[in-house]
Amino acid sequence: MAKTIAQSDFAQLYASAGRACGLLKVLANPDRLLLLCHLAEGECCVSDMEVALDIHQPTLSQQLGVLRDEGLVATRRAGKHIYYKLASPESIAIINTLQAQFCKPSKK
Amino acid sequence: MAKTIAQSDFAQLYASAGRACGLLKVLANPDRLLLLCHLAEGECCVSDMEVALDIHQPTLSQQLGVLRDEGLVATRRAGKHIYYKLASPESIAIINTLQAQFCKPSKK
DNA sequence: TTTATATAATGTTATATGCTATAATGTCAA
DNA sequence: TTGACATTATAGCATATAACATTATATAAA
Repeated sequence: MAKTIAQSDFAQLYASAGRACGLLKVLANPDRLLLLCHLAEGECCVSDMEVALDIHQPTLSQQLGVLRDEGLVATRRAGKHIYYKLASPESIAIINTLQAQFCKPSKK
Repeated sequence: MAKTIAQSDFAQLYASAGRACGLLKVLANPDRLLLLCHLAEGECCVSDMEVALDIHQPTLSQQLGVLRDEGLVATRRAGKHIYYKLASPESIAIINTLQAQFCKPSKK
C-alpha cells in the first residue's frame, strides 16, 4: 500500500509538475538566473544590474519583463530609477538550493 | 566591501550559472520531472514507469535518454528489464526543493 | 532636453515534442 | 542454436514554438 497512485492523486501530481516546470523554464536562462542571484543579495535598480552583470539594456529589460510577468520579482519606483527585488518564495527556495549546489565553496 | 565583484569572481559566477542552467533545462519538462519524482521514491524499470506515468514507450525512452546523457540517472540491467535510479546529488537537491514547494500539503 | 527604463518589431536560429518505424539486446522454448 | 517474443533504445521526420539579439522608438521623471 501507499504505492498505488489514485487517479486524483495523479492529476494533482501532474498539475504540480506543470507549475514546477513553468518556474523551471523561467529560471533556465543564464541571464535571468544571474539576475535573480544578484537580487538575492538585495534590492537593485536596473542601471546597477546593467553594470554589474554586463547585459545590455534592452536585453536586460526584456528578461526583467519575463521575471515580472511570472511574478518572480516586484518593482518599486524611486525617481528615475526602478528598483527590483525577489518576490516569489518558490523561486527563492530554488535559488538557494542552486547556490548551495553550484556555488558552494566560494567563501570559507 | 564584499559588494564589489572581482573579474575572476564574475567569471566563476557566470560558469556556475551556466552549469545550473544546464540542469534546469533538463528539469524543465513535465515528463522528465514526473519521471524524476517517481524515481525519487526508488529504483524503477522502464515498463513500470510507462504504466505508472502513462507516457508511451518511445517518448519515455527518449526522455530517459536525456536524463542518462546528463548524468541524472544511472541504469542497471536485470534480465529483460533495465532499472533506473537517481544519480546526481544536485538534481536530487532540486527535486526535493521542488517537492517541498509544490507538493507540500499532499499528505497530512 | 536628458536620463532611465520599457516595449515593439523583426529576423534568425535553435529546441522541443511527438510520431512511426526499426534496431538492439536479452529470454526462453524447442 | 535457432526462432519467437518481450523489453528498451534509436533514427528520422515534421512541426510548432520560443529563444535571442538587435534596432528603433516610446514613456516617465527630472
